[in-house]
Amino acid sequence: MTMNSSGGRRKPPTIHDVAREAGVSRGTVSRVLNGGHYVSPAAHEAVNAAIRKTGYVVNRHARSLITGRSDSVGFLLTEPQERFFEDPNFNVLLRGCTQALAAHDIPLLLMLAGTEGERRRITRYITAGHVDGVLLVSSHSGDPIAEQLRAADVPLVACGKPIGLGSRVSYVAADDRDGAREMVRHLLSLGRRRVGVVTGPLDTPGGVERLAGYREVLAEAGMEADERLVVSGDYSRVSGELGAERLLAQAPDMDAVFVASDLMAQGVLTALERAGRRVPQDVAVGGFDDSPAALATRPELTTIRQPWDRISSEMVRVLLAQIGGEEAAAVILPTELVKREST
Amino acid sequence: MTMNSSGGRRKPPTIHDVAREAGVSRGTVSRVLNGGHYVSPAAHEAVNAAIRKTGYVVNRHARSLITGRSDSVGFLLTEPQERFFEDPNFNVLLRGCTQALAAHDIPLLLMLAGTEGERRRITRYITAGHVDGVLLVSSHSGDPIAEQLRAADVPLVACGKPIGLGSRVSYVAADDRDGAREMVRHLLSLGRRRVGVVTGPLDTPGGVERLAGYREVLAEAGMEADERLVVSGDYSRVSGELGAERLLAQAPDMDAVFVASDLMAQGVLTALERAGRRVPQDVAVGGFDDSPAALATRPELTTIRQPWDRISSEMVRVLLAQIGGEEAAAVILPTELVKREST
DNA sequence: ACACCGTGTGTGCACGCTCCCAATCATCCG
DNA sequence: CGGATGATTGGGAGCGTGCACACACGGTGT
Repeated sequence: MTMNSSGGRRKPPTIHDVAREAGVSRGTVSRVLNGGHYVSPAAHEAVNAAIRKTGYVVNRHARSLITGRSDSVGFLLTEPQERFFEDPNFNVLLRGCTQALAAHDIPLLLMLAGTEGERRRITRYITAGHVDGVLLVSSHSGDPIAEQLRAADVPLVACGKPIGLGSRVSYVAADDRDGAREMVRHLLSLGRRRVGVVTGPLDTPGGVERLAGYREVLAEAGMEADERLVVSGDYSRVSGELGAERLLAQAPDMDAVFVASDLMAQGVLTALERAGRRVPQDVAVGGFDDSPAALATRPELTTIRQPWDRISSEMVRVLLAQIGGEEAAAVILPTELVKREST
Repeated sequence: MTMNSSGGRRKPPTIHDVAREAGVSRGTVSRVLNGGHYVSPAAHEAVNAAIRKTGYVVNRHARSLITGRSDSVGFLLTEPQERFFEDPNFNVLLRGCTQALAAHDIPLLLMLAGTEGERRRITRYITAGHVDGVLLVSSHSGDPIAEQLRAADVPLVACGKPIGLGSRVSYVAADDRDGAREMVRHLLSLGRRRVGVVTGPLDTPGGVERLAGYREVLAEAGMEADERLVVSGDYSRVSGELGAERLLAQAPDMDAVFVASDLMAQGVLTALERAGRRVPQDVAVGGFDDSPAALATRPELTTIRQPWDRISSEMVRVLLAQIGGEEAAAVILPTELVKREST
């Protein structure tokens, strides 16, 4: 590991230097670098020794220039800023993706497409081939950028099922519907009979599917649908607060609420406390996500855990496969009920 | 904007295609791309038209190969994972940096150096020149990676004053000490006389400086130091909870606490509630950060706002200046007291 | 008339790498 | 033993760009 330790920045060693040091040709070094096929053990050894000695690191720009690949992927966020801040899931997802990519030595480029101008700039950047593929986080439907990328044949994996795009886009999602079903079944199993719901935005898959799961279970239990028990939020804390107030006004006899996100559930708890309802005695509250917020509430929140670690690793796996030429694919992962104090 | 709209991926246009289309040489196109000096208005116009017509986008790999720059920067996180999740400041910082860089058309590469192996891999990646500079988020002292990068002459800007590295490293920080002073003065102005503190880790600048500010103000007010009023946390919620319990045990007459982060303040509120102390009537609580957590608590938290948007834009500004050849610099930005319900 | 300047333009070269093809050599088959 | 096969190696070509240089041109000063 004799590095170039004298101060200052001098030119880094090239494949040429390694070849000279090892007494072989550039071609042989390149072959060692790319899998080592058709290289004699002796040459292989010599090249590796030379790499260690010179401290050589491949110049990715030169490589990309010839291969046409960039060996990097973009992590694209088209959400409005606020969600990015408030939603702890993004953190977990971002970290998971970064790590999964790091295992393949692929850097992650973070891209935020908030405004229209940024959207255009980023589309241009991506379609110019500066990244090999895109991990897309954009739950809202009709996202124009996804459509453009798909049209440009850019390998793409969405987090959550994209509504709106009829065409084949890969995605990885938790089983929202089944998670909702499990939570509502749990609430019913506690003897609750007037179960309300605060949904997510109904132009997001999470919003639609979790509501569907709620309705299914109630129907299966033979309970008739009561629209006074259904309100919509936007996943934000305050919208949970407002939603709970509306529910209490419309259906004062409510004895449980299924809230489609932990953050909204925080708001629901606030509103219930203000209204003098005890949780879980008077009203049981179930969240969704198992975000850190679920532990920050009092009482701690019963919730549905989404397997974010697996979601991120699957997103990366599917994306890399697609970059490698495979077809688009959909992956749906199971959720898990986490019982705490609020039910 | 006649793009290559037929499906499938074909070779993107090169500078050569643009030159042919515009009826000029590659050199002229290159000059237009890089500032447009020494180019006649007619040629300038023709080139721009040709760029629009062909949908040309510069190939950054080819450019990087010749210039030696990568036109990208790394955002390096050496914190252990947990902090990354829990601390909402990272989000704001990350977003701010990404946007500030986007204004210069510079992509941000997210790098997580949690384990020793990752640390080595990333150091290698960076020192190989794959990024032009690094935005470093690592409050703990004695971070070996910072030392290595500095030794390799990699442009570097830290978030928060790095302790430990004696050498000149650029950094941008909020005025921790002054913010702490302001909060403690505020608590004293409310008539509180037994003011406790839950510090951050004392190997971080935030931990040290905020404690120093606390001590200074108490000394200036002529109050004698009482070590029973001082405990340390690690910025996590639970450490705030434990810290408050210790304070209550050591100094039951405490009538105010300055907590060095909002997250820990959340824990402090939990512990105070459990102990039957009313906030702010019995004990006033002041946080630090003005993170979203400050609004999630009941009562809402009085806190010190750190100017994260300015911190991130300054970090980018200083880094780009340094990449451009300027000297290392330190920037300290003022904080602001945000009064809410907890004091 | 000459040299000189600054502006504007075209062209060869190099950046570091992968790919491809030809050359070499040992081995094997008929 | 001739030729075919396969493993291994070397080296040329070229990826798309910026840079250095040479050159053309019109105007200015001598």
